Amino acid sequence: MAGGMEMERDAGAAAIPPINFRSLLCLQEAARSGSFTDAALEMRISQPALSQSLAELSKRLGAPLFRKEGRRRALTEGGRRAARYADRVIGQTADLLLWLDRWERGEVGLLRVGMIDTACLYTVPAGLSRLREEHSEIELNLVVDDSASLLSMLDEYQLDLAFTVGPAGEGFDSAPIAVEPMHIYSPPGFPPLEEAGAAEEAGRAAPEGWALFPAGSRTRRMVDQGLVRLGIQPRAALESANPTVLRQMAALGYARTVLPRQVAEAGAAPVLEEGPLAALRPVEGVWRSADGLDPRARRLIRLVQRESEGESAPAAAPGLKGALGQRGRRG
Amino acid sequence: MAGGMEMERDAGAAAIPPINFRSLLCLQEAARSGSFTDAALEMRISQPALSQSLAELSKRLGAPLFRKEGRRRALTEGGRRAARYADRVIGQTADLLLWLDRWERGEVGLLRVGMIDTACLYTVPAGLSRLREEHSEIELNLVVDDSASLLSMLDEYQLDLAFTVGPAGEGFDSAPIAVEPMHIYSPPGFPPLEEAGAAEEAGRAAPEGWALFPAGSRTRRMVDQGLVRLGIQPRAALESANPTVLRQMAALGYARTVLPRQVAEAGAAPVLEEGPLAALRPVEGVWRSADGLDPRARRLIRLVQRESEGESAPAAAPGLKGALGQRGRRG
DNA sequence: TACTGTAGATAAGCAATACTTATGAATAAG
DNA sequence: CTTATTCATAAGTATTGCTTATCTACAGTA
Repeated sequence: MAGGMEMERDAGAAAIPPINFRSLLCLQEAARSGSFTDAALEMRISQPALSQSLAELSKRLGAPLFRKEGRRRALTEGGRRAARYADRVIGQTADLLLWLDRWERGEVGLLRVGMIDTACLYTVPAGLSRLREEHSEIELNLVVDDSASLLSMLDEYQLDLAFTVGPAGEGFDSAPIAVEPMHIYSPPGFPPLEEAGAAEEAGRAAPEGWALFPAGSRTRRMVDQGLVRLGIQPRAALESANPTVLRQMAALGYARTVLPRQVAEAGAAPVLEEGPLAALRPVEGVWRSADGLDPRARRLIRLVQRESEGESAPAAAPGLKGALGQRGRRG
Repeated sequence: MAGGMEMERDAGAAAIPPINFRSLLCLQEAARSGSFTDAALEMRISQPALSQSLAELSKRLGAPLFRKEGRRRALTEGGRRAARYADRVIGQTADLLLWLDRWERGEVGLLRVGMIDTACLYTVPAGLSRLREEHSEIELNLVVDDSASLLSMLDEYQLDLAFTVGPAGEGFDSAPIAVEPMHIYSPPGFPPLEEAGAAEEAGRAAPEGWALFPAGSRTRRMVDQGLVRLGIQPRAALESANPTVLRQMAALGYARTVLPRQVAEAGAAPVLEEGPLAALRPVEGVWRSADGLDPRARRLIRLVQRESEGESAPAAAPGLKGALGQRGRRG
């Protein structure tokens, strides 16, 4: 026993003795080559080292592994069995090491990704496709929800990466993905915006409502601030987290709305009239600062950034916390 | 590096790091209980020991196995994979240890047995049956040949045990199995033995030949000496290693023979006339001194001895080398 | 805010392990 | 009979693994 060793210790149990993998390699090599000397040479250790290692292994397994045969040693039946066992274990270990290496490189493993609607619809899918093409062994779990929910899932270790509206805040790191210009969109027949604003200022009931993201959401706050800057106090006639729903409502003439341009222009015909810019919504790839960026997540972020190059200009976006530094941290 | 270490050493390869099984047990237990402290308690080691063991394992595997989650540590995906691996390896190790233990006890494993004809026909089969009944997991390989061949096979590690005519000689240990009284057997109509001997002494051609074991065989030497003591110089009319053949020849009236009584009296009707005792043939269970008695072989010897109790009297047999001492050596 | 308890990490020290070189014993070969 | 080969043993040292004592970080609580 080591040290002062004042811990109590039971007599029975123990069961599995402390076996070192080196001794299994020794056994494997000795069984293969049929000679301790050759095996030691092969393993780049001295012959006594191998000899002792095998003696120790034999003692710990509680059975003779070799018998004398002339001046050589031959495997006993137990030794053959132990050697087969060693082969298996060493093979499994090699497999594990290989997998862990590829896991560390981000070539295999599970990646749980959360996305806001527009990210799922427009920003991320091209990158996701590329990831699946290039690394089919990465298992993907996708979740679509609003930024706040995604961030809390991230925080609770239910996600490895989230594409949300930035900035992410304390405890998270992020990389810029896209900046979505959000414009006011009006149904074709609607009165000009100036009049609408003027009507409200004059105390009259606003002639039309707005279809907006839900109160409390990051995007809604952003949009509200933008509209205020434009002198508009919007009345929410309809709220939805689904931008496609907002577009549809506007297209049907029920309300004005504020949408990312990608959403407004998607689909067959653009039936909405684009008004002034209300906000620049930054979309970021976000992860927990504490754990660093998962290698698979890093891969996905790179691919998403590459695929969305030119469509928007992340570098020109304001309000991004020094994410470039994060991007280069390990790559 | 240890010691003076003047051996050259290559940079590459290495591949599999020195992993200790204790660390795998630590991982398994930590994964199971979800707490380092509890796992250490369970394993009867101190918490720092377990903590360091896991840190070391992680370093050697080259991947983080745990991540901080609050003040606890949670498995990473790599950690889960490594834990599954640990489960497998530990399971296989437990299996091996169990098997080796049963192997040492002689409950499982391969037993290669050589026998002379009469042993196979009369002395051993009852014991073999018992062995198969009581220990069906012992795999049996049987060889029937003459004593000399069996002993050389034993010497060449092709057999673990041989039932041969004793004494076994240098390099072998043995246990007494049976003493076979070998009598002269004559076909019914044959002239009395005295006359036959007298005829030869008188220079006349012996009226009949003998069916005998092959020249050079242990049994033949024994028989020849016995016959000489009886004043008989036998002419070998037929030689065979198969005692059943010898009996058949005698029964057909071609020749006298010398057989173990068991052989002569086997079969439906005893057609041969039993003459005087020519030899007492000791049958022994033989093994290599160098390796000691295989536990499976020990079992078989015991069963064979028990099954043949009363049929003959091994203790009364002459010419046995102190085999009783051997029998009690490990049991 | 501070106090308290808990989970795990770190530090220092000792024992067991694993390796080294040197040498010995047994066996095979010339 | 001498020599070479193969493995075992001996003595010494570096590494590993464990101990106790202590520290840091976090969570619950007053």
